[in-house]
Amino acid sequence: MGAQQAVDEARPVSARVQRKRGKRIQEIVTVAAELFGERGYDAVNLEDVAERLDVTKGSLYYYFSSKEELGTAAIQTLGDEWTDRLEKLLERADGSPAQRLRALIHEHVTIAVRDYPAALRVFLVPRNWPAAQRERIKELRTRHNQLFRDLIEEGIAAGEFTVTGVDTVLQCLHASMSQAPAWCAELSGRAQRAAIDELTDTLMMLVGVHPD
Amino acid sequence: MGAQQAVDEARPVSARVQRKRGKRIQEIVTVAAELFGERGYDAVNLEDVAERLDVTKGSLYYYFSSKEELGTAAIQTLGDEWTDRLEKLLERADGSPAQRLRALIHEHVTIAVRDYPAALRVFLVPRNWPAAQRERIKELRTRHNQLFRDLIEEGIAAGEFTVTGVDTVLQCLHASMSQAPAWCAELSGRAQRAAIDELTDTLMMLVGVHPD
Amino acid sequence: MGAQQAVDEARPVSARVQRKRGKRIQEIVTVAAELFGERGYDAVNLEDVAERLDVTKGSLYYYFSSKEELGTAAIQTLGDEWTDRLEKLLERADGSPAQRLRALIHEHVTIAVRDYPAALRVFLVPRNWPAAQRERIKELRTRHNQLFRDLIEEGIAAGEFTVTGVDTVLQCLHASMSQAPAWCAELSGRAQRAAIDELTDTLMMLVGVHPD
Amino acid sequence: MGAQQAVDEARPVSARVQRKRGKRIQEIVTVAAELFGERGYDAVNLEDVAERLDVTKGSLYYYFSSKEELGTAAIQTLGDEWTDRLEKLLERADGSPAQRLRALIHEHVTIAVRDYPAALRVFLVPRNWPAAQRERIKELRTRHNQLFRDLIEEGIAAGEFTVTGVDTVLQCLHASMSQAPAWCAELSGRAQRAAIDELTDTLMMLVGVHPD
DNA sequence: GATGAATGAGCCTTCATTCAT
DNA sequence: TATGAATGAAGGCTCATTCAT
Repeated sequence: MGAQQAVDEARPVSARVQRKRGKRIQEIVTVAAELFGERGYDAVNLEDVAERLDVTKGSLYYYFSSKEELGTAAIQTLGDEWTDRLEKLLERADGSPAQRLRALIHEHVTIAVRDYPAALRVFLVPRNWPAAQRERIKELRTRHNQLFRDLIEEGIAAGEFTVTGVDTVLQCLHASMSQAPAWCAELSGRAQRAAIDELTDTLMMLVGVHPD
Repeated sequence: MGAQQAVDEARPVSARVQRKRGKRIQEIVTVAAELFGERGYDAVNLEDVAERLDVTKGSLYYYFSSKEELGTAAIQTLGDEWTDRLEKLLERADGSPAQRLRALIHEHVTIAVRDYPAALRVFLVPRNWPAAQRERIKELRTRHNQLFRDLIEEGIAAGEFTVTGVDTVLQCLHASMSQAPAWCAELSGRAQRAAIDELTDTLMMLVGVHPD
Repeated sequence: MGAQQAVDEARPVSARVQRKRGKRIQEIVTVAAELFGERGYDAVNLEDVAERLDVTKGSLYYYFSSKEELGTAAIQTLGDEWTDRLEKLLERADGSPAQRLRALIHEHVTIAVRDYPAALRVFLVPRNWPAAQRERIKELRTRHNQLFRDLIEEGIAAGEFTVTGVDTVLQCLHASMSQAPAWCAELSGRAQRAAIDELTDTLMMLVGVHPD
Repeated sequence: MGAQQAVDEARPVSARVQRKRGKRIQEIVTVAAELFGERGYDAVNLEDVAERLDVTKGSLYYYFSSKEELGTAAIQTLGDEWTDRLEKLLERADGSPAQRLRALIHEHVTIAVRDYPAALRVFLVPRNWPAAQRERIKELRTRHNQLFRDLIEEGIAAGEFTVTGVDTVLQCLHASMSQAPAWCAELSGRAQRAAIDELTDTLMMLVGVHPD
């Protein structure tokens, strides 16, 4: 730990520290998102978040200047990750619009039920969030919705889908998918997979596609 | 204030007072249900409830012994009234299962959007409620569900409906209908009616019935 | 109920009413003293008092203008009655100072344990009472003490008693007798009588009188 | 702050902080015990405790999770310390049982009057305490009683003491000693010492020992 | 960076007291 | 007289936030 090292690390440390900080933030946000999803914004207190991270409440304020900001970050992170995964899926996916929509719905529900149990509620019930966050939530949802909207319109244009109104279908899709974790949480393994499949089939009917 | 009245009032206070008390309780419960619906259980404080009733916080405790009890009453009242209205509708309704289901959905959404703006969330997001209430919420929802379930099964038996699974359809129906107030709240008059109609049409597709 | 009666009862009613009022007050005071004794001044609320009397909280204010006043009345009534009984006993009693002191102690403890279970604490623990009452409590206690004091001094003069200081003996007597209900409450019948006898014997030793 | 200290402080904060925390807790408990003793459990509010410590009400909750817990700690601390001091006294004391009992009583009263003015009531009047604490109070009192009981029985065996019943004597002893602070509080210096001496002499008579 | 400690505002709840009827 | 209703001042408790170390 001589003077030389200090010089060597003048910048490198900063970079490493930066990475470390980013990682720490990610951990915090993930845990926070979990809790917010589980209990809702109001019911979560920073003590709980800190405890689950095995740090002190005060430490959180080193990374976030308020509960609200932590909330915003949680939403943002959650939403971005989610949308990224769906976008990646669509890049890989091929087949008819029906096949791709089915895959999209299936993936969406699977993520919700398996990877972020209860986190989706964050997007569904924005009323409890401070005004500042609601906007952000809306933005995220818009981006997220766009994936579904494009596909549905493609299907309509291709004559595969029949809908009364795209917006309405999107709302119903979202509402139903968001509730999925609540129904499937207690099921496990095979039963859960079956439930997700059935939900997917059912939701496809909203665009007039019946399972064979 | 003659003798006759005196006779009428054998135990006059008790009866009249009883009515009055019941009425007051109704007022309180209604206001409470509104607020709980708008903001969720946690975010509502009794100060707000009291203020909207133009009384003091302490007065509420003359009628309810705790916030939790007020919550329970709000849920109960809301749920009972709602289900009653739907049951009455079904008694009057005739026509094919499809026609009756359409009427039921339409009525349900109309109530939600028009008469109890935002109150449905109470049933949809029970996680924030104390354990005691969750049970009651479940009961109410079961009774409520039954109306839809019976009709759907009748439609299936009659060959009018096609579903992958009744339970799944019910869940999607409920989830979608419950979100309706959030979409339609800002619309007014004609636009709102149109939105409700379109939602009804869209949801009928969940049982395989397309609008003509 | 004509004019004549009204005249007839102009005073009589007043008198009867007066009696009735006095009786009502006695009932209230008795119940209040019970409760104050059982739980202590702070822990008693007027709701409880009213309930045990089967009236409304508000009604109590027709007879007493505050909780404090009710408290004062309870103490007063309790103390007067108690002292009266002891004074009556002494009028009847004869025999040596030792015999009479023994009788006095025995009666005192018996009243405490049997007739006013837990009410004595009112006098022993005046700290919880509002300042206004403490004076009254002291007065009562002085009068009450006098009975014991006179007898003890008589015994000393007669050479029957040996004490280091009369005041100190009085304090110890009082303290011990007041705690008696706490020890004897759960005992019943024979055992309770035995306990009271033994307590009496033990306390007589404070004036140097041993049981044979 | 050399290397050595660093070694000493392998987990330096933890240890020092631990000590500090313990000290703070002691301060709080002491103040609380004072107040509880002065006014009784019900009449004490945390605002007062906090004020006397020159902190905020909320701070108390950093150390104790409820008023009840603070109460328990106060009792425990008070009782333990008290009993410890008496036990230490007995270890040092020699002489006849009478001499030792006299010393024990004297010390007990002195502590009560001088070091814990009014705190003894906590043990004497447990009725106002939550059920949870009553048990603990009983335990402490049992341990405390044992000191006196052993000595008294020794004196009886040695033929020095005469009692009708050990338990009854213990009760009277306790009741009388506990009231002592109430009598001696306003006295000061010489008069107080005299009062304590006289009380000791008087109480010795309960076991049949007269002052010379 | 992290922690222990403290704060203060806010919420639920209790209760003595008042008052119109 | 008695009652139902309402009030307002506490009191216990929680929690986001701050800060010295």
